[in-house]
Amino acid sequence: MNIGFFHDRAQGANKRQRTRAAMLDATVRLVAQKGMAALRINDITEEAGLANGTFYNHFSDKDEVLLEAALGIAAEVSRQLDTDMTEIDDAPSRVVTATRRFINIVLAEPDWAALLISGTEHLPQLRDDASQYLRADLERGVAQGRFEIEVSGFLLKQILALIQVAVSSQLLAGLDARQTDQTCEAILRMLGLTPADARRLCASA
Amino acid sequence: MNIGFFHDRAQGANKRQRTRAAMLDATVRLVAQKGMAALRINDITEEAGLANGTFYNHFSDKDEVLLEAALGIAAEVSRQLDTDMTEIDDAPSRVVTATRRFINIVLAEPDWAALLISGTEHLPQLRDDASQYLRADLERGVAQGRFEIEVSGFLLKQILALIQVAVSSQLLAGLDARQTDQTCEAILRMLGLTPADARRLCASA
Amino acid sequence: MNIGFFHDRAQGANKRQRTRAAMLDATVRLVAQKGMAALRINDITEEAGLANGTFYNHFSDKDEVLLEAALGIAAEVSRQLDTDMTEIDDAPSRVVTATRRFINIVLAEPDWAALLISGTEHLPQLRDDASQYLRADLERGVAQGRFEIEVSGFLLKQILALIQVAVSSQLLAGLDARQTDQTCEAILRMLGLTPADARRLCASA
Amino acid sequence: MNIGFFHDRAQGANKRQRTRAAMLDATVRLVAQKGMAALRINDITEEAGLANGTFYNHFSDKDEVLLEAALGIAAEVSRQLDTDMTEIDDAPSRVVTATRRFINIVLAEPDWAALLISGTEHLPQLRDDASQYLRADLERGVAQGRFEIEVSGFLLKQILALIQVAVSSQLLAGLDARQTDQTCEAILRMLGLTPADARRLCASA
DNA sequence: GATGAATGAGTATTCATTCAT
DNA sequence: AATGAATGAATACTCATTCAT
Repeated sequence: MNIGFFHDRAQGANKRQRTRAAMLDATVRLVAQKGMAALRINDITEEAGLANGTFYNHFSDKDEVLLEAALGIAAEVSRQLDTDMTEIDDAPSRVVTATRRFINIVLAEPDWAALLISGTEHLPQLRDDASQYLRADLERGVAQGRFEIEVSGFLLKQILALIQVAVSSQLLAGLDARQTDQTCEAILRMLGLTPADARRLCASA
Repeated sequence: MNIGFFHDRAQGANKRQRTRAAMLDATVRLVAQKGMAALRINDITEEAGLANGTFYNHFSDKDEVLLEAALGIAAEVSRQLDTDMTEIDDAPSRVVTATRRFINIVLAEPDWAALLISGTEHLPQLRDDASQYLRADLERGVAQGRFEIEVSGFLLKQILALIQVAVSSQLLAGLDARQTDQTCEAILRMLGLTPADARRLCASA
Repeated sequence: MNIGFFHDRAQGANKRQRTRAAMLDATVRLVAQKGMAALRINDITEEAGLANGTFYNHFSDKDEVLLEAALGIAAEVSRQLDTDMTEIDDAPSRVVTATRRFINIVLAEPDWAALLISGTEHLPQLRDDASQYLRADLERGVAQGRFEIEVSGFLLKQILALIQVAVSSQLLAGLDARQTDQTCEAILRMLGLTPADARRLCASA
Repeated sequence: MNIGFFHDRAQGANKRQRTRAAMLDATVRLVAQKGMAALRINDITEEAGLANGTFYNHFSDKDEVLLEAALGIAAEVSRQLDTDMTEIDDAPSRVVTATRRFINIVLAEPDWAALLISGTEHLPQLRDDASQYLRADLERGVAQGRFEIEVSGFLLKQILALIQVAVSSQLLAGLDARQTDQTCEAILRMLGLTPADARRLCASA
């Protein structure tokens, strides 16, 4: 049970890094299965095929391993999200593209989706990271005269909540492109676009 | 430390009911303070001024007391919410009124807000109850030709998520009527109203 | 394995006090057997015939139970030591009587001797208590013109060290009245009495 | 952090000896700082600037390194103590000189003092070594008709206890020549000298 | 020899639950 | 019904020791 994102990333690294990666991957799997609250240190090491004491050679406590796992996954999602975004200029298109991509990226790795869903409440850092990009696109849309809104932290929370609904819903019930479309439309409507414009911009490939 | 919603409701009832009420109120206060995960049985009885063993004379475990507390609060919120709703016919007005009222009712008792926020993840029943009323109003709006949507469970989740954002945001940062207005507007926009119509219907008294 | 000083003292008290006493007695026995460093919580409860968790219903940690056990024993020793001391006026006789009695009292209960020996390093309070009485007798002897010394904390430490040597030596090798006599003589010599006077005052009954 | 008695002694020796010396010095420093009970293997190697596994290339366990460190220090103290002792014939003078020197030697290196103080309880060997020299001087004093005592193991323990009081007191409160004087006087009084003779022989330079 | 990561037995501590009073 | 002491399984964490590199 050693495969996983951190394992892949630690290929060729020294033993310490590979052991660490095994525990990070185990953490991701376990949080996805049972949630953060039910995460136990012994489960992590067992899932990673290690002795319990090994955990403390690498992390000082549960929070530390959780934070590192979540930030690692978030960074990877962020990396995949950024691809070719510079080519898109139109703010509504940027928002739709980012939203759809984010949803698809995390649902392609359900463990990531589950981890990030669990993490948003406890790890404000995750939310903050995501907010940076989104805020820029919202301001771009205002500047382009496309969004009829005032950019605020509260608005960001609203949009992120809608995205979270899309992810958690599909995580439970399976992939459903219509829900992703509907999420994009809802966001654009919230931002002031007409239902017709929103529909047009969100129509799946 | 015996006052609280359940205590009031048990005025004049027999001793068993009053003891039970004390623990329910204690549960509400403690969940509001520290969250569900940190809730301990001994804390409940101590907060209620009772001996720890008394808990098991009334509840079989933590989930039971939590469920009963949350449903009790939810029923009361629902009761307050219903007042005079029959006089409102216009679907968008119904949605706005219900949303605004709900937010104000729970924020008037921050412990209720905190409990319901904590509870939505773990107690699907809460969500389902709220959905009933909302679904009816959405269908009414479709029938009236005011909403440009398809009513679905997913749409209900989206709207409830926006309401939850409003509640949790104001629970942390203090009451802010503009956030409530903005939430109502966002919901109406999502439902297909124009920004102008949404604005008009949501302007605070 | 419930008999012991604290058990006797808790006769007729409520269950809580009796359980507490059982753990205090267990602590005394275990420290006497293996020393303070080797004391484990589980050993205490096992020796007391209780479940491990019970410890924490009564004490917050090892230090607390140790302190309470040591102070309880010390208070009892002190109580036994005081008997009829008011009848003795002559300072050298007081010192000799107190020294001899102390040694005999604690050696009559070897566990007490062992506990107090172990405790002196870690529990300065024990040493301080003993010092009070001794200091008074030394000052009396100076006032009576019998001791050729200056009373100081350092002098008290010297005398207590000699007493400790007597106790620990007899604890290991068995009772030996000559060592007690020799200790009394050494103390009187240290205080300025001639060897002849010291010998005379210390001759065992 | 490599300097220390064993480091100096291993100058010019092979690497194995120097590595060993680094751990012995680290042990001395750590015991002085925190006591024997709190000594951890990893702390020793870290303090010595080595990898933890290295410890077991040189010592089989904690007791071994402690014993070697203590005996090494004790041998050095003994060496310094012996200088010019052959020139002193008078037994009381020998005892006073040895006592004063011992106290000054160990307090000149507070780590040594702390180590030896910690060690006396657990390492009977240390006590035995010291006893050899002292016993000879006591017997000399008896033969010279200067001491009014019977030489015994118990008497040796008494004298060593007084020396230990002097060392630990000054270790805590700082050097105080009067305490050393007082210790010498107390020992001579114990050995049967008159207070006046004791005073005369112990007056500090 | 030195390294340092891994090991796992040992120990402390918490807390839901039981039950005699 | 209420009490509150006792229970013991669950869990976290430490650290001496081993061993492959």
